[in-house]
Amino acid sequence: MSSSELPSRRLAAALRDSINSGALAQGMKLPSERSLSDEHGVARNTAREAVRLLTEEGLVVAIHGKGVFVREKYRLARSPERLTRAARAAEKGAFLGDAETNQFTPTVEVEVRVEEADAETAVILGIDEGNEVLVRERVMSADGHPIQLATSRLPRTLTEGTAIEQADTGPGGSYARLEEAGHVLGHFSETVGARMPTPEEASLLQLTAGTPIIVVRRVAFDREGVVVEVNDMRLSGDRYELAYEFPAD
Amino acid sequence: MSSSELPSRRLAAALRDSINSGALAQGMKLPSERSLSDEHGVARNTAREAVRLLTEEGLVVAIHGKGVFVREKYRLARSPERLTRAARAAEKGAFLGDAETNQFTPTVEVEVRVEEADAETAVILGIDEGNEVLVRERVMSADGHPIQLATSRLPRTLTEGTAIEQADTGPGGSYARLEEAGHVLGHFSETVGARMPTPEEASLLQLTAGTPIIVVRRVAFDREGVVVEVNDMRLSGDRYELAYEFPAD
DNA sequence: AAGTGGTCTAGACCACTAC
DNA sequence: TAGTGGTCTAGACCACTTT
Repeated sequence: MSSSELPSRRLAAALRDSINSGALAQGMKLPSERSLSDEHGVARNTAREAVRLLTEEGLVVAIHGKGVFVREKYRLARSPERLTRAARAAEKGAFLGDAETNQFTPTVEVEVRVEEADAETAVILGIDEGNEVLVRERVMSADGHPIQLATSRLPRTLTEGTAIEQADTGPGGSYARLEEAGHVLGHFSETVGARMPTPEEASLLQLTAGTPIIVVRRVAFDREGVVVEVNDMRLSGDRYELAYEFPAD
Repeated sequence: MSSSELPSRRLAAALRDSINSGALAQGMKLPSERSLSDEHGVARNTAREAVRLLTEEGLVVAIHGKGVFVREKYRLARSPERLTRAARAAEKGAFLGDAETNQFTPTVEVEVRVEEADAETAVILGIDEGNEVLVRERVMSADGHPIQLATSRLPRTLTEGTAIEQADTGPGGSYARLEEAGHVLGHFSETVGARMPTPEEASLLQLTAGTPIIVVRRVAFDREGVVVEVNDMRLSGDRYELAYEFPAD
């Protein structure tokens, strides 16, 4: 389309057009930076700048020592019914339900600890600052690729003596244990945003440059409207897609 | 925290720590690239590289001729009740409802045209490829800042002769017109993802580097389960947050 | 060993902002 | 005019991958 005036932009636009037109298909290797700089009569750093622009757009991925490749698109659908009681009765937690509907092999690393509630957490959970909170940090992977980080916080008063304080919460997951303890779930509220990952998140999720993360905060309420859990999730933007369904009135 | 071995990474880590610790608060100006390079004994390009890393993380924003500033966080909440019939009866469309709950002044630019359905659109709308589709492209702004792009597609058979084919669809918006024409809405389905913007999207939404977009595809069904509209929305990632609510069973 | 991307240098000039 | 970020050059060396 539009070829800007600057050499780096012109080169980037040319490469972008080749990709969008299909001349450079997914997975194909771009010319090396040195050959781009030769053929277009610019310094190598200028060719590099052009490639960097495409990298930031998420159009290409550079692999050290190998080359720059047109990015392949992934996507995992996510079921909107992932949190139903029926699914929990079938002994599946939310992530395991995802795995089943999308046919990947799930693995989860868990770290459990007890913290004192900071101001924000206290407000959300409706407890006092400094009260004990059970924190479950998880790294979830699909076929060995980490695709989701999740940090759940629950008032310690709800979890003491239950399997929620164990790494393995048992069939149906934390929500099933909460219901057994008398805290029947009523509804969930989710807020969804997007941002660039911190270096730590990028490394944990093995994200390449130009990949944002989807940030979801899910709040679980029991039937009395009391908050029982806050779950902060960070999802790999190129692998995940959320699905929601709601009535017209 | 961790200071990598490379000069650019070390500088970036130092600046990142200053920001996270609050020593460099939101809106504050970083030292100029030239003074960073002097003080840390690196070439200007190396200092620049450090700043670029922070820019890609969305931590800072560079303004030509002025300096580099710690990014300020925006956020617009979005009501989960934005699509209820009650809201439409109150003569508000979805975006106007957002405006009211979040107290900004909304403006919308609209472009309406008729297209022939491509393969993907045909499948979603349940019509034949090549059939006429009404396309409404909108740029929505809050207080003059563009924050959302939306492209709606409806089967032409549903819109011919209605105000949906006008730039101004009237009170309650397209959905109200559809219901008047006998297509009572049943439910909505939304899929949510995130990616980096194309240069065109970045320019339309006035996005700075390091800002992803939230991509939402909403499909509207009538009470018989027939698809009446597909709406592809692209939201500025640093200004928007979606809210969803759903029952536990 | 050859090829590729990653980082760094030292310097130049341009474009924008402020005074 | 001075200060700032934006782009470009020409070259060097490093780190990783492939043959």
